Amino acid sequence: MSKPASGPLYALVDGNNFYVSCERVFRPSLNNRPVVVLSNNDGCAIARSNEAKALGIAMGAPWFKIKHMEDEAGLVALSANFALYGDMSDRMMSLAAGLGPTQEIYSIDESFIDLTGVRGDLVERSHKIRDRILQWVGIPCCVGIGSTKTLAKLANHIAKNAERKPGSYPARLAQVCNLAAMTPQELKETFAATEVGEVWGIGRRISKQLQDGGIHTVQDLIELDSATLRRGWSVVLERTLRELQGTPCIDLDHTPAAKKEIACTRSFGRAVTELEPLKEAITEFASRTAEKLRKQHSLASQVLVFIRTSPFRPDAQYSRSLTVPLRRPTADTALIVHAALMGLEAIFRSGFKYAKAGVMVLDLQSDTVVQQELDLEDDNGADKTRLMSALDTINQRYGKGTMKIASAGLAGSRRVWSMKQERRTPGYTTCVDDIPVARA
DNA sequence: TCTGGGGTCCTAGGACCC
DNA sequence: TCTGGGGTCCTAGGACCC
Repeated sequence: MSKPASGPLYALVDGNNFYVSCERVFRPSLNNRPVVVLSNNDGCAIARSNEAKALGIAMGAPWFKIKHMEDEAGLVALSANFALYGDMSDRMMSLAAGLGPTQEIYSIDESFIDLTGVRGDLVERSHKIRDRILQWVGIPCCVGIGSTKTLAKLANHIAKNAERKPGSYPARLAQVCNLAAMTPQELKETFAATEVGEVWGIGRRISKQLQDGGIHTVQDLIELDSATLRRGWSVVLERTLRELQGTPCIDLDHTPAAKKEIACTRSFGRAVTELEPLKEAITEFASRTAEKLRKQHSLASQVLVFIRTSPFRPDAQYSRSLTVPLRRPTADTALIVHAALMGLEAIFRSGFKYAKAGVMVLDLQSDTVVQQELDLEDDNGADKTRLMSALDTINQRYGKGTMKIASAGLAGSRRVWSMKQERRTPGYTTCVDDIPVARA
């Protein structure tokens, strides 16, 4: 029964319809109803309940195109509450970690667990962890197991579909699917029942190209040789194929590396035409990137700023970015804001309806590599660092934006560019005022 | 009226160098 | 008439992920 695992083995634990499931924990009345969570600006659907999927709502569907289902089908839409989801994620991850010795948190709702050498019945063990997460946190999960990360991802997809669409796969694969325990024949049948586009790393574009070439299922793909894929596509797809064939090419990464670039970009609540409000927005975005930069203890050498019109509108289009080099690597809000504003002035053209803007910091390095300060007229580096950490402390304690750079605009003045969020739920676990109260 | 945000990696092509 | 080859670096753009 419990035959010892030979070779590497990975599990992927993934929350079902994660953002929707988080909302349902605090509003059980949303159970069994079509629910979507909307992106920033209430732009499009970024999470869908099974019932919403059954209505044919696609991932990323624009809200204004599906809004009619509110009345027609009882669809409920909520603005994203990322602080809540982050907190629920932490709770789920700490329980998922119990599945094996090491964990890689891959995204807000997914983590890989290294099961190599773990003894016992892995399917039974996975069901236990799954049940515990459901009971203690309230989030339903599925677990996929395979000898590579790509196979574990695929197994997870199968576990989800076996549960959601009865008949798509054998019912025993629902919730937990272990590809590594299948016979070659079972494996072949399972792969033949799975579309090639479901594979991790094969998106819409490559999926279409493969289908046009007669490759429809995972089984079709697996039978190809890697040289063909490398010639026709790239080394990335070749690696995916080798992973599907059971050769691990992607290792578990349990110590996430520092980010190589950090961005803050937003679509506006409505079109912006003037330079002044753009300056406010860019000041705010640049301040946020500087903050994130300090949080991961990095310094940036370049600042990229961009502005663009909406590609969805018939208006005149304009899209430009500019990379501004910094005199030396820094995480100083004032310097990064200054560089971003210089960039903005250079690329701004009047006469356009701007829909989106953003700031990125690039070419990052660790702040432990101390830069020797040679300029005599600017020798207050240590004071600046203390000023920045004071700024971060104040904003952390009293709330985002309590203290900021003057060009960000006063909080009281109406900011024409700020985003829409009309359907936001309370911060049940992240804001004291919103903690649910139990009544007898 | 209304179409997200934040990342990573790879490739192709041009500039430049010897 | 004939007009190299190879390496590196940079950038823009594409594709993917959640």
